[in-house]
Amino acid sequence: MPLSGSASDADDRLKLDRQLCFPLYAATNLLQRLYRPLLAPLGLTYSQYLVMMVLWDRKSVSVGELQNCLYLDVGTLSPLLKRMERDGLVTRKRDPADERRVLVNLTPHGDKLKSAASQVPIMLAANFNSDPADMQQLYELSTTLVGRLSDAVTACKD
Amino acid sequence: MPLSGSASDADDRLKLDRQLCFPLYAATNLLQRLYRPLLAPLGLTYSQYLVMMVLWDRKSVSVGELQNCLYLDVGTLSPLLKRMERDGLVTRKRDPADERRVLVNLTPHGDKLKSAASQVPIMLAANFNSDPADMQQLYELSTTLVGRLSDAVTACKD
DNA sequence: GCCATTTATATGGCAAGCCATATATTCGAC
DNA sequence: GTCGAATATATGGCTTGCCATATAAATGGC
Repeated sequence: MPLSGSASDADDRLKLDRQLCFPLYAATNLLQRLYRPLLAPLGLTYSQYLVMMVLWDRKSVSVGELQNCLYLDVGTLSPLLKRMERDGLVTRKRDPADERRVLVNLTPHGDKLKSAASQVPIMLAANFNSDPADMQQLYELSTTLVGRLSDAVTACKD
Repeated sequence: MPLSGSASDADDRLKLDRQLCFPLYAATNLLQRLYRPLLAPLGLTYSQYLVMMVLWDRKSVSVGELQNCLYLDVGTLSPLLKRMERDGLVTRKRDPADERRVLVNLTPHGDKLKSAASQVPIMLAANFNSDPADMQQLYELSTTLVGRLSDAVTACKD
């Protein structure tokens, strides 16, 4: 007999259908697959869409602020923003007040996309039926989880 | 994805903090960041870990069955399995009964990893404190969502 | 003011992840 | 049996996403 935990405990823990992380992972992949055809006509990927949402709201942000908003690595954001600049969605320029910082702003084209983008959430929701109360619950639980995970990740760094 | 369709105008729908998809996306990224240092000693990435969980349970699966289990594209799985074969985790061979199919099996080394891997979920959970009841709820809600999203994705294909 | 430290962003290398397309095998209509 | 359709996997091209490392600018101690 094992000293701590039975073999079936270990077995159980490694079952796909006993892992919380897996449905989150699968849902995220599937959601991006559903977003893709809705965002492609706007010339946006899902993560670019997230950046745009921050910019439509706040007009101007630094790369570091985007990191905090989106929980992404700089190594992800830097090339992402470069492509967005290449595609005429945003501009990037050094902050005169602090030359280390890079400020990201919308181009007129990027700004204009906002009205078309406002239909995207509606079109996405039309793709599948979901109980609004469940979705609200899911939103709250996952938002709380993100807070804890974010703390855990930053705690690891130190 | 909008949380409520009725009272929100276009601006509201495009707020990051009104979108269900975003916390799921952020949680998935953060989780993979926490998994990485736990899985790296085993020579596994998160998606490889998922494949291994299927194999530890079922011994032998085809690429297509993995697609169904993990909700991943073949274009993702094919190179993934190739790397896993290169790294001595699995073997791949054509099914004699149907030469179109490729059967994936564990190597002895891959099989041996199971006992070390059984500690990973425990170590991960130790990284952040979460209410078990909330996690259970989150698991159920996200699993339901995955079902609906999966249906929606396959519906799009036809 | 000067130098070490911190802070903000960039780059390179690698693994995913998707789509569109290509190839090989099997199945079906006939 | 034969040929076209369906099925299973592979490949190429692109974007993410991360880490480790590099560079440049600001900060603090002296």
